[in-house]
Amino acid sequence: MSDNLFASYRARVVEALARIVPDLPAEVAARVEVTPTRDPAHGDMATNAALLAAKPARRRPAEIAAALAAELAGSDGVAAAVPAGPGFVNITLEPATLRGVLPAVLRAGAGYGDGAAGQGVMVNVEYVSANPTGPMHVGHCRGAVVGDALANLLTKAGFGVVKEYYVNDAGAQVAALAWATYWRYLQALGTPTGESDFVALVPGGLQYRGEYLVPVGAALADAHGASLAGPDGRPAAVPVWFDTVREFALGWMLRMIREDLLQLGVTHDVFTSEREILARGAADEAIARLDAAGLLYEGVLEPPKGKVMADWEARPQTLFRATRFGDDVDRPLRKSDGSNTYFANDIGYHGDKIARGASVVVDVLGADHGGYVSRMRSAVAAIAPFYAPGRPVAFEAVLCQIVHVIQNGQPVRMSKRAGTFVTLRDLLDEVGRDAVRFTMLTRKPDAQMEFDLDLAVAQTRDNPVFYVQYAHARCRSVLRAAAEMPGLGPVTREALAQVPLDSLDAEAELALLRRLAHWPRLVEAAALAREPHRIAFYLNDLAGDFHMLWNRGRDDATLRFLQAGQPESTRARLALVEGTATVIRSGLAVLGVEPVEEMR
RNA sequence: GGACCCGUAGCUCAGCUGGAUAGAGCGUCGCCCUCCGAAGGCGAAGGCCGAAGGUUCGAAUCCUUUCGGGUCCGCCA
Repeated sequence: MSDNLFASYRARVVEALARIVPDLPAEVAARVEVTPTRDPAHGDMATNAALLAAKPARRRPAEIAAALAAELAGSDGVAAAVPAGPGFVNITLEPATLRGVLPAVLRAGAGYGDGAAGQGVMVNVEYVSANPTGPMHVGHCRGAVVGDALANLLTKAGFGVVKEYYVNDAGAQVAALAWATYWRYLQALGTPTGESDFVALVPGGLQYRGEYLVPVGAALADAHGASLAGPDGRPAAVPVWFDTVREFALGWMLRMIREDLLQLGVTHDVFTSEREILARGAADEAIARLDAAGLLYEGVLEPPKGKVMADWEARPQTLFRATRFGDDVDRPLRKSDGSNTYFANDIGYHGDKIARGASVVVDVLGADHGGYVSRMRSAVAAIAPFYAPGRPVAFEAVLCQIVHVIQNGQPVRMSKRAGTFVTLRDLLDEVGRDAVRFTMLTRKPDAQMEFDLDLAVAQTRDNPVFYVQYAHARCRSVLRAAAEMPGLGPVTREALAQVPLDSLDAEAELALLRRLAHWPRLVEAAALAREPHRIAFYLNDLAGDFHMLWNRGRDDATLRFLQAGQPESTRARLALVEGTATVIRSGLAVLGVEPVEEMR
């Protein structure tokens, strides 16, 4: 958009290049970049255009760079354009051009940086999707935050986004939940039942013995009395109670999860139930279509090597030819008893997402699902033509690696079985939503991370949450003080957007303006790379620029924002402060973190 | 046996999809408060980007091989 200084100068570069190399292939022109320079000595932006054009034009890069520099030097708002290095052209902007971003920021407000890069393409982002069998723990938290921030980021970049939660309410896990809840129910009725009474009965063993089901059992007893139990409070026949207990427990777990998510500030547009998807026949339909396309066969899989499988025996299963779509083995769709595998159901579900309009299907998954990605990608490639004829559909996975929680320099031991795992609620109580969210987003998702509880609440420089919020609070502090100053006039965003800015010429001020100019470009790049953590790093840098400028004012009184008796330059600086605060708020909004007014 | 992710400063991590002299915080050392918030800032030291080949104008980034760490590989979801 026109707010994006780099995009508009890129357009000029491409135009100028076309005059120098008239028959430049379009695919080469498409690779032209205009990027911020790393070294201020290289000016404000640099382009690789001459390097790219050299080969097809059969001319030396330096020669094209010189010609390009000459073209650009006369361009509006450009102070200098010089060839450099192996064939770059470095562009130095007029200070007035940099100052021009400020009114753009102030007029657009939170919308500054909103882009059209997404072109309205429909993206379905599925995240969290924790089994509805217990409270959320820290393991779920990273995916929740990453997915939520990614969805916000994509929206900001102009994609059409659906945030989705897939409720796995159909499998054996949920049956186990029902049994465990029933056990707690009988205990609530006063029946002396130990674990041993249930371990043998429950499919997969008594998996969910955590305390969190005690109130569920009690509530069930309140709602249904003894009507679900047999004589003397002994277990009744399964059909008597099973459906009732399962629904009750599922509803309870889902409410609990949604409350946890709400505490974390995570919301979804759509909750999709696996059972409803199955009842609608989605999996069967997908299987039938794959079959009709000749992509299924009955076969026998090799046993996995390097893994001990004592009870392995070869048996024929219905297999999907995933290898035709790049997977390394074909994948089973049916268990030996003929029922669908989870994968088969998931194919049906992904078909449903595509049928609902998604052209990009993003699954935010835990690292333990890494082996699942290639098979799902092949499945989507196989079924997309059925659900979206003629429309390209991409499957993407964002894998979130494990989070180790650290306290007092020691790893916090977690065991789900022992019930000592750290719940999401514990974490939020300990460090707060903003710190959890920001900290989780200061690493790229596919790197393992250590979450240091002490650092997340520290009020120091090395805690990026604090550092960024402190910068915002300082901005607000200056603006509050300005509102009390006589003779300044209104200092609202709207008023400051009109203010003359010529007095902004200190190096630290220009550095801050450059940073603000990067924001739209950064949003676009982060969205296209599906990397919300880049927003967090940008904010850290922006806060750094602001803190530096602030401290310059400590050393040199003429650089302070508020100058008594000089309303004009003071207003210009307030515009810069307000612009900084605006972009910080905008970035924090993507991350789902609250800006703070003051930190006393 | 195979697939995917990660190896970058003593530590925790960035590096904008191939660009110029590889960056930040912590830690270490030295500076800056009669002054809009010092809960900050400035400076110094610290690196052959796990290793070896390759691709090209140019590689931490792409390819191959290899060594470490993690995750996974039919009837869990």
